[in-house]
Formats: sequence, C-alpha cells, structure tokens
Amino acid sequence: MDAQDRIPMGEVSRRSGFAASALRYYESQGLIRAERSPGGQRTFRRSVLRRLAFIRAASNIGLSLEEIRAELDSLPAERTPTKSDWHRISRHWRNRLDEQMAALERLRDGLDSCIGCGCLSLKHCGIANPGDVAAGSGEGAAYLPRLLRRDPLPRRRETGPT
Amino acid sequence: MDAQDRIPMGEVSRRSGFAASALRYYESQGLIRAERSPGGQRTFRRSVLRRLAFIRAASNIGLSLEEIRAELDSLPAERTPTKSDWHRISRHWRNRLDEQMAALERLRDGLDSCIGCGCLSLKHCGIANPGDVAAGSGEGAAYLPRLLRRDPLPRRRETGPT
DNA sequence: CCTTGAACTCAAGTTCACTTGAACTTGAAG
DNA sequence: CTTCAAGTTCAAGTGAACTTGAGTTCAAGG
Repeated sequence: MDAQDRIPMGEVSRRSGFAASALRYYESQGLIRAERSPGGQRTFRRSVLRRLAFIRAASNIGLSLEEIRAELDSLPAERTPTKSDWHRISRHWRNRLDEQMAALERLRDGLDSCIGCGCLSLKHCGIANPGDVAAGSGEGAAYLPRLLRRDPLPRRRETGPT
Repeated sequence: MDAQDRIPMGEVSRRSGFAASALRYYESQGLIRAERSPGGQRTFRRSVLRRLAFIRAASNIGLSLEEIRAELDSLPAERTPTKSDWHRISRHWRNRLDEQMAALERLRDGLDSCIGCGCLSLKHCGIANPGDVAAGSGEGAAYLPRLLRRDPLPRRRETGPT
C-alpha cells in the first residue's frame, strides 16, 4: 500500500547477500522486479527478499538462472507462495539432487571396480568411457552427466556484504 | 624405437573420441605431447591414447584441466604408470567423489527439513543459507560447495567421431 | 552550495574448455 | 600434374553468471 516499505538497493544487497551488480543483472533477466524512485533509483518490495532466498536456494541445488526464472514464473503472480507451491517445487529439487547423487554413485562404483585393475583402457574402462548414453556407437562413448564442478563459488564484491 | 608407430591426428581423434581441436588445445596446455612430421603435421605416440583416457576419466570425475595437468605431471616421465601410481590417484578421485556426494546429501537433508515448513526465510532456511562456511558473519552466509552443474556436456564436433 | 557516498547506465572483461573461421599447406591418390 | 581431404596457425567466438570500469547523477549532511 504505502510507498514507505520500499527497500533501496544497498539494503537489499546487504540483507540478501547478493552484490548490487547481481541484483541489477537479475532484474535485467526478469528474475526480480524493481520500481524506480523519481530520481531513477531502484526500490524493491519486501517480497523481493523472499524471492532472492528462493533464487539462492535453487542455485545451490544446481538450477540454471533460466530454470529458476521458469520456476519463479510458475508461482502465480506476486502472491505469497502456498504450501502446495512449495511442495511441488521441493519435490522437483529433490529429484534433481537424487539424480545427481545417483550419477556420482555410478561414477564411484565404476572407479572402485577399476582400482584393482590399473587399466584405464580406452575401450573397456567404465570410467574413462561410461557407456550410459550413446553407447552404441562403436568407439569411445564419452558421455556422462557432468554435474560436477569444483570452484568455491565465484567472487562476490562491489556493494555486496563484507 | 621405429618411427613407424606414430599415430596421426585423425586417427587419434577417432580412437580417443576427442575432436582434433581439443587435442591441439590439450597440446597447447601441456597435457599431451606431439612430435612433428617433416611437413609440420602432428604425430602422436601410442601412449597418448592412454593419456587421453586418463584425461577423459579425470574430467568425468570433475577435475579441471589444470588439476589434471598437475596429476599427469606427477606420473614420472613418459613411463607406463604402475599400479601404485594408479592407486594413489584413484584414492584421490574417490575422495573427490565422496566429498561431492556428502555435499549433495547435506543439501538434500536440508531440503527435506524445509519441506514441512514452507519457509525459505533468509535468516533461517538452511538451504537458502547453508551456514557451513563463513557462518559467523551475521547476515546471509551464502556459501556452499557448488559442485553442481546441469548441461549435458558441451558440443563436440569438427574431425571428431560421428 | 559543496561534498561525499551510493546509485545509475552501458560496454567490455572474466573464467573454462573448447570450437569456429579464415587463409594456407601437406600428403596421398588418380 | 591435379585434386582433395586432412592438416596447419592464429585470432576470435561461445555460454553462464556475473563483475569491472568509465563516466554521470542522486540524495543527504553540514
């Protein structure tokens, strides 16, 4: 109602943990919305904080921004999400995690079965050459989910929190 | 010994499943070596195929090329790796996988504990805000291993296999 | 009014692991 | 000798998710 509860950039950045540049980027990508002050500066509604928490969580689960955007769009309008919204989504996320864990398990089992042999033969080793997908094509299959990554989450700076 | 068992680019590409451009790239990064024919074309030793299998496997485990390079350098010279080399390395890889699985498990447990509450509060939700690292700093911690990724492994083309 | 700090825009840069394109050469077959 | 696939180099492009920099303006305090 009252224009009073609009939150300015800096505060949203501080409270959400996202750098201001990230917030601007999310806005440009349609993940969040902002109104403008007469002078052209962004003002956010309180609900953006919940939205940002959602984004953070989803991205921790491993969803791309594009997927996150789609999922946010599936939450009707600017309404506070209900329990059933949340159930639907968390089921989805849980599947994601389960798939990833299963892929890692397959990989680990393949590795274990390789440890004895010292092999790593192009044609036989299940880990150099996991046949899951496209295994029919004669030579090296070379496909695997690839849901791995190592870096400790990118550098966060600018107006962001200390 | 004899110059006979040098393998040309196209064959290595076909047999390893790596695109020629990838092989050139790996050479430029010091992951593999190649001699040159009088005319300047690359010729590889048979051992490069084993090396490439290693690279494929390691990258499936989730190591960066930089880490792979380091690990390859730890295999003495151009000698065929012994069983104990392989044991050392596979232990390392297994740890990697175990860490990743553990991180996913923590994430999933956090998600499960969240499902009931429909929360996703910035300050309390363990999944929007997993406190593992840097949890001391008042507001949003915002750190998590981030060993996830979704894309089905990049496009492979050029002289690569069909 | 002046200063300072926070915000603004827009373009360009970053990282990783390659790929693509342009322009040219090699090598084997016919 | 001609032809053509396969090879060469080097620079630039790709995509994701932001960050950085330059140059400018806003908002609040003194």
